[in-house]
Amino acid sequence: MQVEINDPRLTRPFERRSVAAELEGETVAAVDRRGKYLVVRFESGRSLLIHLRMTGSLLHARNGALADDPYRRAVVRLDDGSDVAYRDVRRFGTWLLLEPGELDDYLAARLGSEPLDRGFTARRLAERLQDRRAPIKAALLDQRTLAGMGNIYADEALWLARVHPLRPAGELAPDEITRVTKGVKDALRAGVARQGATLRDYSTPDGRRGRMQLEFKAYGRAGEPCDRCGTPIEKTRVAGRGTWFCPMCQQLEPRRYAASRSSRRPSRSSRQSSV
DNA sequence: AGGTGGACCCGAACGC
DNA sequence: TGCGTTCGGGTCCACC
Repeated sequence: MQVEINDPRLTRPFERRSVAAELEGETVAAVDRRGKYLVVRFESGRSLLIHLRMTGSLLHARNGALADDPYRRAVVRLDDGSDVAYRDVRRFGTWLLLEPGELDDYLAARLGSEPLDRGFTARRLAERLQDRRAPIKAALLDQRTLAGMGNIYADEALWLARVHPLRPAGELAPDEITRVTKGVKDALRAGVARQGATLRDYSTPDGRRGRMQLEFKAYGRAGEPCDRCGTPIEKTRVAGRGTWFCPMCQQLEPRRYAASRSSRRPSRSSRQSSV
């Protein structure tokens, strides 16, 4: 293969020309995914880690069939005569070339388990959330908790689970963790089944819009009635991100009167947290 | 040391 | 109409 990289941001801090030269002559052995990373494995043992961020996309076309595109940042010319174009309007996406043996450590340092794998269980999630004081939504967005949750599906998962996004992650009761586990899986499966959500830029590789945005229960629905109870969805901010939830179904203090268990930490009322 | 918020980028949507 | 401002998405990094 032969590679042309036009955006210096794409390979930063490495020089685009030297990365392109390094890729020259490589042969693709497999294409894979881990979390939000695409993994292109080469026969040499090296791998190219591609992160599309929000507006990145790959387009495969026969040689010379690519239409002009001001947002094309790179082109890979494959030996079979086809081209792969990398497009990214906002230039947030990244290409990182890793040497043989570097991939596993790089990913392991950043990513938790795959939520749709059998290994992702309530028990596994409970381990990851133990002792964490961050809001559950922040913990879900942390890719080390589990791989692949973004802002939209975190809101959807928590709505499905009926858990308030600001609940301290380490204080979730076992049944809540079970529901969050299921909510994560169901939200992601729904998104995959509908080929993602097209809010603005995203399209499938064949140029079609995703349909998940038509199914949102919480995300972006401030003021609209909750599909479960009719209470208007509210918007707030958690971990710096827009966050939508049902104030009735997702309560901050779910067992205010129940008590009995969960007595470990004394309530510190002195700390004022404005919501 | 874990958690938080700003920086990065740029088109769309908004306010005046 | 035309301008300026705000927003958002994921990750890294500085700071508390």
